[in-house]
Amino acid sequence: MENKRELFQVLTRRFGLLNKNCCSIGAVDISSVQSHILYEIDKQTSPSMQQVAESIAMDITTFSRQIQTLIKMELVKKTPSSADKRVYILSLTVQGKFVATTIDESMNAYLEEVFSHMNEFERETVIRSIKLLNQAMSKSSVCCTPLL
Amino acid sequence: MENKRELFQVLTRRFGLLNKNCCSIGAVDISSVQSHILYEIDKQTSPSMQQVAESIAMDITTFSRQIQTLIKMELVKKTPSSADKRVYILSLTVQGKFVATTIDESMNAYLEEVFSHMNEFERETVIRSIKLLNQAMSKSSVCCTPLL
DNA sequence: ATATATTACTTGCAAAATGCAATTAACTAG
DNA sequence: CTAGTTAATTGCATTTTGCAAGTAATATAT
Repeated sequence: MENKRELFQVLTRRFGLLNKNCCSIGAVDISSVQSHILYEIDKQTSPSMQQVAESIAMDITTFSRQIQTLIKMELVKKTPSSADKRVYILSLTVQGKFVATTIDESMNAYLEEVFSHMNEFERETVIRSIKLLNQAMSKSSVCCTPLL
Repeated sequence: MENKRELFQVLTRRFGLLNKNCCSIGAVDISSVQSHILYEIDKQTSPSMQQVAESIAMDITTFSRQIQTLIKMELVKKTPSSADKRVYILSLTVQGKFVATTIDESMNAYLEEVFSHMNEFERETVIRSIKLLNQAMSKSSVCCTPLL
């Protein structure tokens, strides 16, 4: 029986580091958190502030301020919802979309490079395993219930 | 070809969240970063400040201050090295060891719970996959070179 | 319909975390 | 012995964080 935590600790630390490193696109300097926010806005369809904040398990007040920053950077747009005047719909600006896409591409490029150190069989096994893990985690009751 | 980044994004976010949640042991309140520090000190043998800071890819000045905090909390001890008087050897106090062990146990308990949603074959496949991934990442040239 | 409670989001702090530049002390090399 | 490194600390100044409190809009109850 190996120490599972050790395996995960190393894996996630590496991935977190990657997230940190690859977030400077030209003149635009993006923090790791901001990259996560851009990612989620891009992924969801017309999300409200709450929705995005919740999906990355971030305090709403901190989130609100991060959004203000991203708006100043002209990466994010906040549109008042017509259905409910309390809520704001978040979306990426053209530049924001560009930044998000660029980050996504370099992340995937990195991952491709990582996977290039494996053979085809290993590649498929690993991908399937990560999916399995994600499924198992979402079934779990212990943690992460507010997440995703 | 699926989006690999998506899979990893979800996985690591969940794991990061877990790290955040499970870091309050009784009266002691530990931040996620501090938990990483305790983990590394526990894992390495008589490490210096530099060594630990580097292994978690943390700025040495921030690290220095975190260590000061952890010493005030009586979780970490700093012993001057006899070989080189510039360096300090880090170690856990009894209480620090206890906290580190408790965190480790609850992380592993959580992971056991996650793995309980799989059958034996899946479990082994997933574990092997994570190992493969870690190996591949350490071989990679793109990122994470300072790490581990 | 109108008073009450909820909800979505924003601000006011005050604490914590971060990182660059500069400093101190100790070691190493010429 | 002097000059150059290295390990670690401190001085800022900025950024991030999160609780408490506030505002405005919607939902619920009487």
